[in-house]
Amino acid sequence: MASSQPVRRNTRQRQVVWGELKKLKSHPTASELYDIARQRLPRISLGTVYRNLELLVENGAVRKLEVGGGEARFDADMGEHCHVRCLRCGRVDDLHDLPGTKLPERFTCSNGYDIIGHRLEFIGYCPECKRPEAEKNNENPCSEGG
Amino acid sequence: MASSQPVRRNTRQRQVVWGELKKLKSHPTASELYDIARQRLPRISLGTVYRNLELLVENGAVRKLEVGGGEARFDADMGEHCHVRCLRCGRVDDLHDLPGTKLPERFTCSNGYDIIGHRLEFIGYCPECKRPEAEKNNENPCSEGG
DNA sequence: ATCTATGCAAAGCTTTTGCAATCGT
DNA sequence: ACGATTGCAAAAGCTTTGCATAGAT
Repeated sequence: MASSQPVRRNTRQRQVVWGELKKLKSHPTASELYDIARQRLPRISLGTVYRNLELLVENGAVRKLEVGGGEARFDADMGEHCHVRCLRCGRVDDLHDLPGTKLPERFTCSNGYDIIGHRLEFIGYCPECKRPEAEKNNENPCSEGG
Repeated sequence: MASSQPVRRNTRQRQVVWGELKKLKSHPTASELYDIARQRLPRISLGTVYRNLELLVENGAVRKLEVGGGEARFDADMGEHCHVRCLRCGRVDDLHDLPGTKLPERFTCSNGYDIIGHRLEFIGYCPECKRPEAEKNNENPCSEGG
């Protein structure tokens, strides 16, 4: 039962990346977080942001959200909650008030998988991207939104 | 109400990409599908596979699964169902027999989002990747699996 | 003093795009 | 014949990695 993990050092960069992420409710991408961190540590590199995020995820301090679209997003809120993603602008918000839903956590399903968790992501339009009813018919539905 | 979409041609490449995808239950990535299509059309290019998949998604014939990890996966089964992803090998399977769950489809939530759909992905270990109980404690949990 | 972590730049990987040639209609 | 579609190759975008140096313990 040897702990093969190296001793982690509490660097300024790590403090800032985690500290800034915890302040935000906006689930930033790595490069957004890089821009924010740079305001405090002008010489920090994007690679360092990625490396620290990866480490924080491994340590269970941060959650990586691989939502649709391009970049991964990061969330320092480890409480159980799911997310809403805007189809138009890509913004991601928390969803804590899901109308009475209880998904099973651990079970074995008929195809033999041993389930240990799930990921639930709602898809829609954020307040800023809502449009008048009339427009809605002209929109192609999201590939996974239906 | 002008239909600005160009007329679609029924090319051999498109037939093969869609045809092979429909035969598979395995949710292949674009490059897996490319390898398969190449057995029938040796000169097809990866770009063509991507372009046809994109078109099929737009037309509602194929669903794009942006699951965790790197590559997107594609599914020609448009019926309502969700997916199970193996934490170890990345394989994705269907999950039709979800124990009594009913998620709300369309609603407006308190943060103002207009929800039109959702994405539910279960995470666990596939039959081939299951290990003895004793091993399970040494595994780092998935970033989004808990 | 040791060895993890950093900054920088290059490389990796998936996906997209420009262009001349091809082929479905 | 027209123009959507293709193959090819280059480019784009996000993320990872190699390496010498800096810095936490």
